Amino acid sequence: MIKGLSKKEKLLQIAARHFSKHGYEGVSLDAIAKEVGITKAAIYYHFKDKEALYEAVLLFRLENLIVHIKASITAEEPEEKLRQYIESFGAFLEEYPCFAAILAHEFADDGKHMSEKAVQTLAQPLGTLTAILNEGIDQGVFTIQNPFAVQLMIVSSFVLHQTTAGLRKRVAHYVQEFAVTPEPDIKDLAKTLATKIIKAIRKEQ
Amino acid sequence: MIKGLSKKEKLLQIAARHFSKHGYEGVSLDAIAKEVGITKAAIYYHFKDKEALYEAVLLFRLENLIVHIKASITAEEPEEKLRQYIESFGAFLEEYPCFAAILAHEFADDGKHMSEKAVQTLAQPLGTLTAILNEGIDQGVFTIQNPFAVQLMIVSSFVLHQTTAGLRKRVAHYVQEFAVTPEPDIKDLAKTLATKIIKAIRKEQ
DNA sequence: CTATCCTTACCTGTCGTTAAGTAAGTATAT
DNA sequence: ATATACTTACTTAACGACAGGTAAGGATAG
Repeated sequence: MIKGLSKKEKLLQIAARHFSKHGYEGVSLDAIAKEVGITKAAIYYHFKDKEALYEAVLLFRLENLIVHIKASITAEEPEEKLRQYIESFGAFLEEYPCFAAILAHEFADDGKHMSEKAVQTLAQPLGTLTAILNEGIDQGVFTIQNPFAVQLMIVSSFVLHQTTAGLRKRVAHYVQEFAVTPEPDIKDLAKTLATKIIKAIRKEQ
Repeated sequence: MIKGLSKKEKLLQIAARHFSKHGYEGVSLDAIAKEVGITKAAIYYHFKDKEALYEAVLLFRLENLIVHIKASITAEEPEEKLRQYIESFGAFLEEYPCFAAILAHEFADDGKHMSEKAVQTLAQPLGTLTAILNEGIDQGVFTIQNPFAVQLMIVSSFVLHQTTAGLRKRVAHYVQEFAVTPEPDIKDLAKTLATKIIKAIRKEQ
């Protein structure tokens, strides 16, 4: 406890990085243990099995996310709420890039490794977004045929932006037009996304 | 050759499904071979190794995609071109849902398993989209600070829509508002996406 | 006879998981 | 104060299952 982190906290942190880089199935407990500086069996002292370790990593960040988003939404009008939601979501993923990659892997295989509790926890921030969109529709400031498509645009853009930096760089090498445009950081992206999405769904009087 | 598919074609098709469900690392050649009805060693007769099999699967669909998109874009004006691009991209992913999932996995781990040639091939349809956006900007019909964000919205929304059907259903169980809205199929999504994105980037006179 | 297309049998390495053991620390009883 | 009992936080060593990969040989068709 004199050091900043206990072994268990260090384990969780390093595990998060491994899961983010290789996905659930691609991660080896040997590799994690080696980096933490313990043996693989020691992981089984702290967690029941690989699944339990993974769930701890996932739930930890998901719960952080809920708190972070709730604290960021202070406005009254749906339009401003939506802007705050988008920007706080972006800021969170910037702070924890590992979490974005874990979500990306989870989305890619349809939540295969998510426990029911993890799904339930993920549902909370998504529910908040849905509520904002519905509120806007009810108040007549948004027109959305399909709130779900709007959600997908927001969440998927952020998550994949955070994970595909290297790939985009490789692709850019073969696309002349790409090279001209500078890569936006996630805060620029959040601003652009918020502006574009609000413009797209705003009901004109 | 009397049957519709040669063993090699069947192998490619089943491999595609396996890679789409489990990602590169999660796939076992034994499992693929078993389903094809051959032994694992037979795979090594057709392909040098696991990587080569994977690349064949990926390149095959990527080349399909290029042809499909090129054939779909017939309009002259950037706005209509963009609509055609979005809708043909959506239609292609609907026809080959495995491909969407493979892309999703590849995006999640930053193209780790993509060869240089695969990256180059992926660059083509993305280049087409970039060109459409740039053309619109040049002609003064689009205002986009950041074409890249628009690309990300289109591609990521489609890909993750195709892969996360099961997860969305599970999440919906915990979000009351979700249940009300019916799930759009990908063609609805493509239409919504095209309309919203064009509205978002259209320059008003 | 020969090339194509496969099978059998096997190797090596790594995976998640477990059993068993241990050094160090804490709590309690005397 | 000290012996005893128990917990915490690991290690060592091994398990069976399965991974990707290969060498050698057999079947089949032209």
